[in-house]
Amino acid sequence: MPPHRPLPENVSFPELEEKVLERWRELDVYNESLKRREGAPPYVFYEGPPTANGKPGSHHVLARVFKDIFPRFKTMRGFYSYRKGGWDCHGLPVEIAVQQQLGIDNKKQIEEYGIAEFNAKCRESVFEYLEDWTKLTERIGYWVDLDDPYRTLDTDYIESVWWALGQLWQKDLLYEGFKVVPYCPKDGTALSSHEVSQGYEDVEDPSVFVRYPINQPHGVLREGDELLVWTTTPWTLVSNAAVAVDPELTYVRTANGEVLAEALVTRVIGEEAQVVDRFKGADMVGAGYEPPFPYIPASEYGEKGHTVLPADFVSAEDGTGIVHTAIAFGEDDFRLGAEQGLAVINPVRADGTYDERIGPYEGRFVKEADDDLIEDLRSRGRLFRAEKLFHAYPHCWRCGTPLLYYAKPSWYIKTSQLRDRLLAANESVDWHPEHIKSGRMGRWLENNVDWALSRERYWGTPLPIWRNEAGETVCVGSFAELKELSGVELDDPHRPFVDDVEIPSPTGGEPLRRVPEVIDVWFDSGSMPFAQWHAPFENQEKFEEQFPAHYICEGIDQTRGWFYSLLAISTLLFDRSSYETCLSLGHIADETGKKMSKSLGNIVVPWDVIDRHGADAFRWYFLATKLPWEGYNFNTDTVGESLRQFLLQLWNTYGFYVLYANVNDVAREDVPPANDLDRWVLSRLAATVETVTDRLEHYDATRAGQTIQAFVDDLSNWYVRRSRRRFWDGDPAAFATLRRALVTVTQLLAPFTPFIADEIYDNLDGSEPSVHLTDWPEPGERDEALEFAMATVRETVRLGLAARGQAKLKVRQPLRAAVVVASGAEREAIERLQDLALDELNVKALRYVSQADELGSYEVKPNYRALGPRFGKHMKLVASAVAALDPAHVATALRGGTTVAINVDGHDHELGADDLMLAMSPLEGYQLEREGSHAVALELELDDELRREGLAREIVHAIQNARKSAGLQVEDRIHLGLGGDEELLAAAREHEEYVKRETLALSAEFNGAGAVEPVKIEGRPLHIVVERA
RNA sequence: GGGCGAUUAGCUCAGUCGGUUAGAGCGCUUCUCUGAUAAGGAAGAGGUCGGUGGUUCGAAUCCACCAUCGCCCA
Repeated sequence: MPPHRPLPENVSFPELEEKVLERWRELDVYNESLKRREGAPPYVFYEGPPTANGKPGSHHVLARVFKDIFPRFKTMRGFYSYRKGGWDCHGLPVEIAVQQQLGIDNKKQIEEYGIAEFNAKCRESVFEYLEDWTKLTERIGYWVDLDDPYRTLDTDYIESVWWALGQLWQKDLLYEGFKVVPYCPKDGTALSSHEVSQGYEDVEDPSVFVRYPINQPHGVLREGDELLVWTTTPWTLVSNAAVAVDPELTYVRTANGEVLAEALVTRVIGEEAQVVDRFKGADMVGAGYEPPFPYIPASEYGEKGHTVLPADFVSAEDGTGIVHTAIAFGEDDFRLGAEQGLAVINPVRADGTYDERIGPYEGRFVKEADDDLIEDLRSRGRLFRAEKLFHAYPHCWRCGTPLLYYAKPSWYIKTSQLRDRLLAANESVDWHPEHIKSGRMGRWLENNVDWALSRERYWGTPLPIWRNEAGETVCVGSFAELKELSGVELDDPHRPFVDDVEIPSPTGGEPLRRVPEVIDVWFDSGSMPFAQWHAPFENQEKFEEQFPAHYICEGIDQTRGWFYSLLAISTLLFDRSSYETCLSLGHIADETGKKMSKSLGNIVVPWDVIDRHGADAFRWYFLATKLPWEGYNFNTDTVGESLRQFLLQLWNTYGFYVLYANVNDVAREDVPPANDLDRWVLSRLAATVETVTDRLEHYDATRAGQTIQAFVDDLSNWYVRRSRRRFWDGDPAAFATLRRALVTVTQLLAPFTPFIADEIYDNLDGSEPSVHLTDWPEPGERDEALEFAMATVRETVRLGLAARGQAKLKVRQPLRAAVVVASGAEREAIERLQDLALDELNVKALRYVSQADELGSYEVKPNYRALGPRFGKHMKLVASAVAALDPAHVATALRGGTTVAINVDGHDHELGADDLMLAMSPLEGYQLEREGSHAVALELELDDELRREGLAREIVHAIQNARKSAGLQVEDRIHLGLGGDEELLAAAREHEEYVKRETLALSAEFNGAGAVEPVKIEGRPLHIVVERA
């Protein structure tokens, strides 16, 4: 039996991967890898839960691949890394999917359908594509426990979330306030921002400028002044509460007493405006005015009702620089009201009509009252000007009704109170890329506003707050507490069942009923560090052991999603971040940079890539071709490219080993390196292990991968290429060295491309059942002198081949000598590895010259990096002084270890070896290739001996081609017959041993083989007959 | 409208946190090597490093503004 399984003729990675998967299943490798690390220090990863109500796409593959690699790496490094899967189950997207399925589109219809039935549909819908997810997850080799995942809809999970909310309640961090939301008066529901962005339409709206006469002078404002105020929503003027100005902005008074921002005078009033006074906005603050409509008196709003207030949102871009503020109808307005202590007064009913407080307008739909309100203003002399304005305004995406912005009661978490703690927690996170910390996340946290927690929806974790009209309120922190308070034990804490639970009033009043809201789904998923274990009700130790996470990874869009909710909840509860390192991924686009979308038809379906190129190719593309946070422009072919460039090259090197190891029946034994090439490749291997380990420790898969790729390239295109003969001859040291290199590469590669790595490992080593059960390799000894020597000699070869190319002389034609310009360490290096250079360049000898003038001349250049900081402004003078030096003199001086003097600006300076750089300059009349101070020239004269040797090599080349077309195996021996041109035959006779050895010929006849079609060598015919011996 | 990020060869991407000839792979042209390889090697064409200013002895790199694209938020 051969030592290794022979490789298939044409490898199919997708098929191979399926076989490896089969083996993993049989051996239960993932669980085995955990079992072997029991008791080891934990490495904690948190899975950001996807929602399984749609098919997974390529962006999910991207995230899952990056989630996978580091826990695999850390497991091999000796850590215990349990990865619990998770599913996000609640939320509006699920509800909308079900609504579409049921053909209904508003809340009223949901309630008619029945909340219990509706939520039951949601529960089904949320796992509709679970099987697709599970299949893809397994197929791409993402190791995560999907047998026992956390699910945000589970009773235990919800109880942990309730616990967290109870904690917040006890810390007084949970409160009910108002929130201004886009609201559809027809459907009677608030819309999410996602829905709003779907419904922008260009419409014509009124644009009115209104006079607000000052009636309580203050600061610079006096009786007779009129503030000019602009609005596009006249219907909100009836509940004007105050006006806002920018305290820093300059305002003016015109001759007519009109007051507005200086920058807008011309646009609002015109060229004829006469400015009589200038002042800052701050000087206007505190003055009182007469509101445009009399229905709601200033006192209702509080002390500052109908006065001028300072604000930071006032713009001098449009309007008048004085902003009408109606607390209930705008985000900025509402915030200003909260800051200044103004009461929220909303005289508009839920159906969009005015209530009784607006006298004559009661019952009118607000938007339709605009024209009458404008006329009303005009008739009282309060209108300055009315125009029409085209702009984009949001409409309800379902019914087309213009949306109103309304202040509605809503539950909040006081995150803004802990802003400093959030920033401190953020500071402790190791972000990748770095700029997220102070950029996207940092800026977001600095502007933190309270977390709007509640949603007026159905499918979600119910907000566990019970209260009655008397204001008695409890926040229930566990099911046991609920039972204790209400006597009810819930099977399912979802709506509507939880809505039926009543808690008797502690004072004998009305029973407490639950508030109707459910909570934001981000609070669900952000609670997973404890809720996934049902902590603190059980598994408290498990939670503590698995908190915080060492590593999390998601798309960059999660900055304000999961990254934030995890950070916020753990800061609120534990005053620390729940993750140490966070890798944020960019988005994927097609190869032209366009977003992938169904309508463009440019979506890359994961299964297409996997079926065509395999999961490892997909993984390698994502992990190792570029830095992940800027996103990927790709299509299926792009993935194929990375396959060819790396995996196929590795596979062929491995195939080469197996082929000759089997031919020579090579034992799997360790043999010490036998020559410099062996020692070199092992040193390069050690360097590779060092770098890859370091990069992976720093969550830099890209450079780790590229380092492996560079090594495999060296291995294939230098080590193997230069060692071929030793493999043909069965040299045990060569096999042992290559095998060690390949096996170590499979270990380095295991976290990247787990399938191919395991396949190769299994066939070459197999001392463990899987490469994923091995310990991460130790670097081993480096020989940096040898690495330098090899780099130098490869440079010599490159230069020599370039010179051959210039001379149009084939490598097959031997030459007498190459002349190498090199000195010191370079020369020693080349001498040490001279045989490699002779063979690669096909020359009989290397001749060294160390003096530049023998082959070329030197040029001296300043080392700017060293001299720049020293000379600063004088750098230009230094450069010309250096240029004026005699290069030969400098070369001698620097070789001798002495310095060179220059004079700059009348001062003498000494320059040493680090300050100057010597380079070869081209010299006419020589076939010479140069790089820095290193150059190679060729002796081009040929004699008959060399020419015949060249012919012999041509003949060998022709015979090899004949072997191949005769379908012989590489190890087959032959009987060779040659005929044809006499000069060719003479060359073959002269080099008979060489020809026989190279072509594995046991016998050779050079007396004619005329029956076959001749090949031409330099125009001469050669007949070749090969017969298997 | 605000915040964050990106823009480098025909394409996909590097560029060591300011150093003087800006690199790699793919693709293209010419040549070459082969007992593993859809391989490998050499040469060539292809760049005003998105634009404009600025800082500096020196800018792809730092700053400002602008343009385009992406993401997040309004």
